[in-house]
Amino acid sequence: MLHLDDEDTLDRTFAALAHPARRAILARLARGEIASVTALAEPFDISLVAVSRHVKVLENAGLVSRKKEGRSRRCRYEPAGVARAKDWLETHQQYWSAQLEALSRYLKDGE
Amino acid sequence: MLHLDDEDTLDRTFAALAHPARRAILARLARGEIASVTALAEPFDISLVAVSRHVKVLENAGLVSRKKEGRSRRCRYEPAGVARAKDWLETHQQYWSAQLEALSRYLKDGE
DNA sequence: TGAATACTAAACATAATGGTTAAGTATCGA
DNA sequence: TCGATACTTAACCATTATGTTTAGTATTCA
Repeated sequence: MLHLDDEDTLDRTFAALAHPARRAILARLARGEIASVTALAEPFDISLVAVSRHVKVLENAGLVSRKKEGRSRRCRYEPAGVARAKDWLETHQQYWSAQLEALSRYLKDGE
Repeated sequence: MLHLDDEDTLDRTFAALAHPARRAILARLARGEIASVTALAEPFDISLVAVSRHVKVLENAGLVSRKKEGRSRRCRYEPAGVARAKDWLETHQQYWSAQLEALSRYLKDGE
C-alpha cells in the first residue's frame, strides 16, 4: 500500500490547507454543498477575485473541482485530496506508534 | 470560530507540512529517531542554516521539539502536531461522509 | 441588442518563504 | 586557553503568496 505520492501534489495539498479562508471554503464544500464562487465568497471580507483564486488553489491541489454551469461555476468537494493528506499523516503516525515501545525504552535508558 | 483549535496553529501546522524537506525531517523523527540538526541536515543538499530553519518551522508548528544538549540539539517528534492536522482532516471527511449517507437515504426513500 | 451577472485575467503592491554567506554564541577537547 | 564543533542570528536576494483594482469574457434576461 506504499503509493509513491507525488511530492509536488502533497506540497500543493498541504499548502492549500494552510490558509484559514481555504479551510473554511473546503469545510463548507465537505458538508456536501455545491456552491458557486459568489456564494462561497459571501461570508468573507475579501474580494470575489481573491476568493476565486483561493478556489483555484484548492482546485490545483485536487481538493475541489469546478464545473462551468451557465455563467456560474459549481464548486464541489473532491474527497481524494483530503484522503491524500490524511494518508501521509497516518502513515507516519502509525509508524511512530509501532516504534513507540522501542522509543520509550530508548528514552528510559538515554535519560 | 466554532472549535477551540487555534486557526493560526493550524495554519502553521499545514504550512510546515507543505515543504518536502520538512516532511522528510518529520518522517525521520516520526520513526523514533532523536537527531541533532547536523544529523538531520546530512541527506540534504541545502546548507545547515536552511535545515536549522526548517526545524524551527516544524518546532513553531508544534510538530517537533528541540532540547539543548551540550552544543548540539536533540530534535524529537511531537505527536500532538500531526494529530491536530489529522483531526481537522478527519472532522471534515466525516462531515462529508455523514452527508453522503443522508443523501443516500434520501434517494432510497424518495423523501 | 444591450445591460446585468458571474466570473477570470492582468497588473500591481506588499509580505512571507526559502535559499545563500558571514558573523556571533556556547560548548567540548587538547 | 585556544581551536574546533554545533549550532543560531543577521543581512541579503530571488521567488511565491495574498491582497487590491481594473479590464475582459461568457452567459442570461429584459
